[in-house]
Amino acid sequence: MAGTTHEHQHQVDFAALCRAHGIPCTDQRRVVWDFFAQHAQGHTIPDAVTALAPQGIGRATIYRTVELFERLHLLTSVRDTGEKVRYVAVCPGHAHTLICRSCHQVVEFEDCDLALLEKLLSERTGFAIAGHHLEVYGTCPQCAAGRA
Amino acid sequence: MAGTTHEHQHQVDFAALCRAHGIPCTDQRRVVWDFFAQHAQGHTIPDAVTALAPQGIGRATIYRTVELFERLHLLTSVRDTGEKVRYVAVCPGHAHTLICRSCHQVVEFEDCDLALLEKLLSERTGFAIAGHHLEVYGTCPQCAAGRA
DNA sequence: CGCCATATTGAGACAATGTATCAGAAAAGC
DNA sequence: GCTTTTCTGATACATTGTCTCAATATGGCG
Ligand SMILES: [Mn+2]
Ligand SMILES: [Mn+2]
Ligand SMILES: [Zn+2]
Ligand SMILES: [Zn+2]
Repeated sequence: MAGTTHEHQHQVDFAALCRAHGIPCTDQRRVVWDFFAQHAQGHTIPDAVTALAPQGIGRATIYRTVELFERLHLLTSVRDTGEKVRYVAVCPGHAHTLICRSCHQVVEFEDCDLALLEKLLSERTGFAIAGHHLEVYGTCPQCAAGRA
Repeated sequence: MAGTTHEHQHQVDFAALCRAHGIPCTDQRRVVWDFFAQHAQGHTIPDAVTALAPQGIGRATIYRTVELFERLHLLTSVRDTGEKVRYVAVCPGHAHTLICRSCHQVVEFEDCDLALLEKLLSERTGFAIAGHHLEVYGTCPQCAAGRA
């Protein structure tokens, strides 16, 4: 991006991320990363096009970048019945969300009992487990009671 | 379908399936069902269009029917990294994945112990839980030992 | 710094996929 | 059979996804 010389906090972090994965650090990739990483429940690619194309990020670039991030496991795709494919940032450690399929409210929750499962998996496969991503879907009480 | 009066074995089974789910049993639905149920790894919708449209099944019907089957949990959608969404006949349990961050190999595993967690969540939040998505990340033994 | 080799980008044309509408056909239930 | 309700396919349209290539930015190196 021509003429950008300012150093922001985010750029520093993202540059390190790129270095760690051996890919060139471009402003477009940072913008795409910020867009998807910002919201825990993720976005669809068309969402990103709608939001970022007006900022001058090309459509092809968005598709290419998401594909790249997915290949590097920086983003992961999630799809539930009746939904479109969303891409959410893979963060090391735990991430748990409870999502209402009707009103789309997101409830975060802390405790999960996957430590045992991870231990079992580790023993069986020899993997060193680093983290996991869990989304639980359902219908919230308001939506179940009221309309919709 | 005009002029079809023959009774085939499959029609009988599928008719029962439809009756059990309270939907009208049409020849188009049977064809779509056979197409997806036939192969364990499933198909994409465009696959089905390519295969079934020449047989006179309309494109809209295929989309509508897959959507219906998914809603009735006769088909379920699957999507792995870099793949398109495929629809497979609902048979057994969940498809949880264990992914190596280094070599990207994917190990599927069957058992997860989320029923208890879901029950707890349901009690605490009032949500009616419908499903979940779980990915576990780590490093496989080969990658931990050898290079990469 | 500036230069160069290389990789990335955006525009635009194009292809594929997905959606809405509606008149005609078929299924279900007498 | 006959009626009511639902489903279906054609068509037109909208959205999403892919490809190519000249212009540009990046990273590495004097
Ligand atoms: Mn956890
Ligand atoms: Mn499960
Ligand atoms: Zn809700
Ligand atoms: Zn590995």
